[in-house]
Amino acid sequence: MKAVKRSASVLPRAGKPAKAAPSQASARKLLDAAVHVIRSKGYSAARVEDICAEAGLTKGAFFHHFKSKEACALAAAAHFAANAAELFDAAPYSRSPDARARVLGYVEFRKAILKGELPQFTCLLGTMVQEAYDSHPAIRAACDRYISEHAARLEADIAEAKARYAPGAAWTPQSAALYSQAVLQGAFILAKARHGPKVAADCLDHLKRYFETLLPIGAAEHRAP
Amino acid sequence: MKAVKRSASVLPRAGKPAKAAPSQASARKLLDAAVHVIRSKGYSAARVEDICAEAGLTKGAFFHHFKSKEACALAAAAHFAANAAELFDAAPYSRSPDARARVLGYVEFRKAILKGELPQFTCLLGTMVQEAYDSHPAIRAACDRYISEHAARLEADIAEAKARYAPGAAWTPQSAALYSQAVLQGAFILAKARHGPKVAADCLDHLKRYFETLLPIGAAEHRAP
DNA sequence: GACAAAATACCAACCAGTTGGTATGCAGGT
DNA sequence: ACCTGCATACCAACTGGTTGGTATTTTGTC
Repeated sequence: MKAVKRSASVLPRAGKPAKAAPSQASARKLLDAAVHVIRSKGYSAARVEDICAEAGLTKGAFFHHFKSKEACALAAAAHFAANAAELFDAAPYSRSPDARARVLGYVEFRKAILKGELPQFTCLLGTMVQEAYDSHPAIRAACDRYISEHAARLEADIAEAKARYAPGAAWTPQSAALYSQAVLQGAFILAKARHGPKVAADCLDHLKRYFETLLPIGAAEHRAP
Repeated sequence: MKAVKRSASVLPRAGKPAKAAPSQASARKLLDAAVHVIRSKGYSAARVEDICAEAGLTKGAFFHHFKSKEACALAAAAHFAANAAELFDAAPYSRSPDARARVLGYVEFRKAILKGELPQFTCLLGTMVQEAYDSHPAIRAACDRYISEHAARLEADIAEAKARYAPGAAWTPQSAALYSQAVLQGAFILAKARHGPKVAADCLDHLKRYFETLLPIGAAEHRAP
């Protein structure tokens, strides 16, 4: 209920002025709430009152921070992408010295985080772009950008691994990176249809097997001496 | 199904009365319109009036044929699935005697039909289930069912091809069939984000390459019945 | 007091669904 | 053929709850 008092907003950082801090806390609450609600019901079915309720705030606060529902969705997309980047940067696989291990580790990691309820691991960007690509160009562009940025990080590892393990192969690192994103997005759709993450995990097993054949470890591998 | 009610009461025998059975024509118009509008904007953003306008009919006609917007979406899902089944049955690849050729032909065919505007080749079921899986259980169940039915058709070919070309492999035909659906659904999402079908075609190239390695043509294949 | 954050109250547009009515076709009786 | 009764097909106008957005006020902080 609304009984949640804003006790914490009074002390963002003890003592110091910190003028923007309380607002930041509420803005973040609203963004987290928007991510969750939109992941659950999609963009157009997500009412701003749903987001406010989830954040424990009112519409007054919402429109103080965002000039419209669409602006909130755009900010939520950026927020989601930033959180994801942080998560994958911090994951142990990303510190492996071998690029091939990082690529396979990425797929394994994505499989490992398929836990909890569906809105907790599905992709906000894929969910939004599916219904907004035609009617909300700004949302489409934002989703495109953040998905492509995420794919680009993976593409770098794929390119490095390809140079070592499959230098002459016909496929491009870019298309392979995008392909892995397609598998993920599609796996989420199947998981939603089946109401559980098991199908998605099976799909990621296939994706991992594919990467293993794209980057054969025993073959004509051009190793450094 | 939905539209089997009228056959006994209005038009027992297929005859010439052009004015006698406009119901079927209008119902089909509404279903086609619903498929198109929902593919373009998603389920909740698709207004009943949008569907009526697209069909050239009024809301009176709409609620005469469907008791609610959700009922229309369910009927549209069935309509879409039936149309798809017909399309793939009629496709030339499906008459190849070799199961492996049918599997690869399926992927090629799906790539070949990536033409025209996005709402013309994307999947109604994936679009709807993404936003309705939690709030509309009946829609989720229908999408699950039709996707699974489509996958099952492919699974049969995959199983036959596996028995001949990769009998001992660890993967199951079912998971491979679902995986191909995930790739397709994800490819559609990327195509929407990028506003064009090219990414999707690239993804299907990867999927085809994967199936070629799953079903190696030169290896230890002999299982003539 | 000045300023920002958040709450309350409110509105106008929107939209799923309803209502009442018209037009058409079909059967069966006369 | 002609009426009557009845069902289907469709339409135009309406309704009432919903919802994005606004206007105003209150609260807390420097």
